[in-house]
Amino acid sequence: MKAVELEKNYDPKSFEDKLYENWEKTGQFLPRYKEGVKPFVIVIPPPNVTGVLHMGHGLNNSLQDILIRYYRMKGIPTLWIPGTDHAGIATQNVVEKRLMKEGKTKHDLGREKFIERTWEVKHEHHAIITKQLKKIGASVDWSRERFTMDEGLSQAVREVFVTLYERGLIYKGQYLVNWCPRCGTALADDEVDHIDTDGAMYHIWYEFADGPAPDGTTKIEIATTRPETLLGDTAVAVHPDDERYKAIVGKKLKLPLTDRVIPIIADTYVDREFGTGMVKITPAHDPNDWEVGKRHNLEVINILNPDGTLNNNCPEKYRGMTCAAARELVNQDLKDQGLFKGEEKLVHSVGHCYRCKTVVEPFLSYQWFVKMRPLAEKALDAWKKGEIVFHPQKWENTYTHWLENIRDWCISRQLWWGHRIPVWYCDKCGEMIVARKDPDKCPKCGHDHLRQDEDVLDTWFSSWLWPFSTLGWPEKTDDLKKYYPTSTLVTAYDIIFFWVSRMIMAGLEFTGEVPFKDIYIHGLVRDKLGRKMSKSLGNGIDPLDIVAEYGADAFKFTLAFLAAQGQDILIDSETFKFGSKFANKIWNASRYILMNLEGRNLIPLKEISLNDVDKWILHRLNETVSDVDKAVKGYRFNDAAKAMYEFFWNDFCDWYVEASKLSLYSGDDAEKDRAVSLIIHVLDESLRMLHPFLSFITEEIYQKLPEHEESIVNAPYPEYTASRENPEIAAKFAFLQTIVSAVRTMRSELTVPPSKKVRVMLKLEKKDDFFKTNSSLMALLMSASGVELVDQKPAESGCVMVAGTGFEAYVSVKDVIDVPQEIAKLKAEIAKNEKILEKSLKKLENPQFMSKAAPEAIAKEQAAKEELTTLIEKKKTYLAELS
RNA sequence: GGGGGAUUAGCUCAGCUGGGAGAGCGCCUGCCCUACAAGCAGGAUGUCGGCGGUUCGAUCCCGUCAUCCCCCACCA
Repeated sequence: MKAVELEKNYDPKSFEDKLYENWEKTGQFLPRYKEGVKPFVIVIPPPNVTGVLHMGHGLNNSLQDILIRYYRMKGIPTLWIPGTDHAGIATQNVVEKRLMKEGKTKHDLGREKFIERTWEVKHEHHAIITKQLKKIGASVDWSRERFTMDEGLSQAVREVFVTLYERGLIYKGQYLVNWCPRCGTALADDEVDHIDTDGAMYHIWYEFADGPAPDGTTKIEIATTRPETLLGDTAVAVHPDDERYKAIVGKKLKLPLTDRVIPIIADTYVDREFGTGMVKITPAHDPNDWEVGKRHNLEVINILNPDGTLNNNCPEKYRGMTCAAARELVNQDLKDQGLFKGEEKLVHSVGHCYRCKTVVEPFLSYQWFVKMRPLAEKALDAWKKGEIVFHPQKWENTYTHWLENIRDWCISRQLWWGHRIPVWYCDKCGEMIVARKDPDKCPKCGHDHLRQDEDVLDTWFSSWLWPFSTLGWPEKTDDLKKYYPTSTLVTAYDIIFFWVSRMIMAGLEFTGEVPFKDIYIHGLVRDKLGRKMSKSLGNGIDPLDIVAEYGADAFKFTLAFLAAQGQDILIDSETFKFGSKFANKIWNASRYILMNLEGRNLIPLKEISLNDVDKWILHRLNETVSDVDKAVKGYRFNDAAKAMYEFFWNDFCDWYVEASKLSLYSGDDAEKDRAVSLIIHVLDESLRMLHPFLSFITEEIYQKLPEHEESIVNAPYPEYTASRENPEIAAKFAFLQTIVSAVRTMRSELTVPPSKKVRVMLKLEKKDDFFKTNSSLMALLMSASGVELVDQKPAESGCVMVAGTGFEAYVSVKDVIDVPQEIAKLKAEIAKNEKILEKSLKKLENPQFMSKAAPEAIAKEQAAKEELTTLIEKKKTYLAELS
């Protein structure tokens, strides 16, 4: 057999793209459906077509890829559906910004042209996102890719809207909604960010319109942070049980700056402790006031235009002004009229649009809502019955708390980009038509002048159907039958409300099943200072930059290694060196093994006779496979990555590959054949084990193995094998490692260079052929000329003793030994050992410990005591001899 | 106001169900030994945030305080 040459340097760029292309071309990512085997299915959390993938997506998709690749290799039919989200408001904003640069508004283009422009943006970003996913190696099934505004998904959206309407769960109503004046649309409660903002509390006098109060006062004091809204006041409220104000309830007030007169009402909403205990009531511009207004049948006066400026319901001088400008002017006017009592600065939380950060105004308008309570009940039940499980579990609180306190969902948005609401109005008779198919005439009057509702649906109204709409629902497709419900949802915690809970609700409502069982919630990716990565901070990292610099495998492995459950991940670009070094190690170890194929005849695994080191490495490999299995099943990606890393680097490379040199550099062809055959096999299994975490490099090397399948992607994953368990050999090898390390440490301390081959005489407390058999191996690992097993301390002088539990090794280093230094070192060691022994003795003398501690703990302590005692004894003897 | 998380080596973090704390990077020493200097061998470094408690025994369990972060709700 010829040697296989790997390039001297690991260069991921030279093979990653080629491999991905090949995987796709040969259909490696297509599900291999098997009747009777439950498939493993993930639908990708669809990235927004507003932007490109950031590190958060990088983490999200890396973890999904690991799961998918793992189960695929396990022989389970596996499907990972990719796709993107149209992200209504966000994408529309991108287009509007572009138009702004051209000096245009969306109205200059008109709806149709505007949407065309938006599709362009969609295509641009979609192309980038696709490329990014391929670059990081995401093993998605591209043939099933979806977009939330695909025809099929749009059909699903319409079906759901109409069905909910028919079930009485969708209604249109006049409500105070969160209004973004910049975007010109309503926002759901969840889409409002409350940000602490500098502001002021203004104190204003309201004068009585109907004469002084019984106590003679002529005016009352009102506090507000938004003086301009007083133009829309329709009452002032006090608490009904507030003794101070009982007498004035029902009196009238002159509303400043207007010619209106408003009543004083009593409502329990008022907090008597706060301020003066009197609140101005502006039903059209405050959610609480809106409720109060409804209870008291107050007039509702909307003072704002949709763009956030003051409208014609205000006195003329304020019309057209922004709230901020109006506030200044109102304050000034109040001062001029002597109605301004004063102000104090304060920081309060103000709602901002989650997309454009503009201050959100409570705004009165007609909107469509989904009645959430009935849906939420089902979602809670499903959780109670254990149909869904969060990993880590703590997120269940977040989920249930939100569902228990759910509010109706405002689903209409005054945007152009999105799913048009399937509602039409007849121009003639005013009939409202809610329909699955576009109607051509009014079913009531037969007139054909129908106008479709101008609004579109909230983006999440399509996203919440994602797990089944992507599989073809509402059609009864083959895919839906085979792959629904899906297995696991992998997402970050910031969209549990927006998305996770709603998907569960939709799944239960429309398919009667939860859309997935496991929900793995990973952390957010932050910069080294713990800040969220964002464009505005400029601290984001482009996954493609990392892939370009370190390779896709370094990217995925590093993230997996850091993905401890529930923890955010703090990184900078340097962080990825870690994974890169590991990949490099894999490359070089493989390179060594493959170059040793030269002139060899491979022996089938079953016919290879195993020596002790072989048994040990197989034991360790087996153990690692089992650890990885447990870790992946429990979504402990970091544990899995760590187990593999330690196995491959510390066990396989540092010990086994080193040990193999004994055989491979020997002159014995049969032994060489035997050793190569086995090490190739261990490498093969290791590569397969590593593949989900380091997909490209493992395939690249796997393809160069003497025997391999079409692709590692669908090659079998190593399975735990009971017959490989060998704790006896493992324990003996661990002892061998201890002895080798002790000698190495001693050499290092005496600065004996590796090139200087020393003689080692080993005295064991218990004789064991294992060490006789492996004496050449030990010699190799210690850079010794030989390891001789002896019964007694050798007579020759100039030997340094290094002792541990169960052994004493004498190293012949006559010319380098420094007696005083050696004595000092020994004394220090003895002191250290005695300290530990003392603690041990104390414990063993403690009757409490002896009577209450677990028997294993006592036995362990006893053993420790004995070991330490003999060890100290040995060292003392040696010390005496040296002195 | 309610809830959650964090506090472990100089830095970034692991540490599953309580029995002498680990990794990577960084640092120090010695090695270019025909896989790898992105490497090998060895080394140093920790009142496991403070104080109490439970326990024979606490980094781990409980309480409390401190600092930091996040989420939800509210703020006239």
